[in-house]
Amino acid sequence: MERDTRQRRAIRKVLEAAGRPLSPQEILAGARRQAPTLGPATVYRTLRALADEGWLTPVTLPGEPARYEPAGKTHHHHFRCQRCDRLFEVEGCRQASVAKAPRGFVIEDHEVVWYGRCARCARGS
Amino acid sequence: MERDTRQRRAIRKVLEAAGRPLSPQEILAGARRQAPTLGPATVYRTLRALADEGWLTPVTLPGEPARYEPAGKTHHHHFRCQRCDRLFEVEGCRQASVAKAPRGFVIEDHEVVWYGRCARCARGS
DNA sequence: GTCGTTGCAAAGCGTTTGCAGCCTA
DNA sequence: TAGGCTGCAAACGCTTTGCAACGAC
Repeated sequence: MERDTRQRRAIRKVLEAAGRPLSPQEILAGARRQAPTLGPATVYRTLRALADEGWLTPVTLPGEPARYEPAGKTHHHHFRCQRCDRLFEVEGCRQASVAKAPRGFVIEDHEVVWYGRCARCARGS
Repeated sequence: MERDTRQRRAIRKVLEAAGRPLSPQEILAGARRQAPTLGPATVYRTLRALADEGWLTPVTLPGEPARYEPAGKTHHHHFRCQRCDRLFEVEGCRQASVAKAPRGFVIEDHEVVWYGRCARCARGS
């Protein structure tokens, strides 16, 4: 990430404005408004570079392609509404200390995803 | 899943014998010992059929292709070794009751994945 | 002017589908 | 024998890579 190009400015701007994790395709569509010739290859390369330098955090859900959100948030996990498919952040984390791995296993990290109905959809049905 | 063919017997047998979730490729490799002409397409079709009828549970980890294990096990989660990439089962679950979703959200399910070193790889380094 | 960056196109990779032939029931 | 099942190959969607042209510094 040595040079500051129009494409990279556009990609960063889209991510900053979103307020939720975006897929590469959403990023491509959004950034093309400011860099019309932008192609998928540049998006993927830029996302990898931004993630490598820590500016960006990949958010991967089981069975779904990765999304990305600006880094710097506190430790949190995600809640996915099964009805509207939106992704929410869940503050804090209470399972780090209660891990129970088999004997001899060393735990270095963990990932938690909650599934259910968000407040809006839970009211609906 | 109306007919009982050599290919399907082989696939079921491999899954039952594994004791851990297997990827389609692991299943293909294992089942070929009993059905040498077996191809990927049949594996995928059979896995989908077995999952649809409830005999099989798909295990999807963030950012990775799905694995499969026989259904009917008690509630458990998974541990993924970052060195040998194998997936293990972790007995029990201590987070179901400590979920802390935003107000109004209804939790219906959850997924937890632990990352680290398995006993064998932890010894290695 | 250098050389990091871009964009097209092509290649990967895992998975799905079309279709003719096979084999279980 | 009927029709579900198989296996090859081709198609698929997403992501990565090769390479020549471009443009930030």
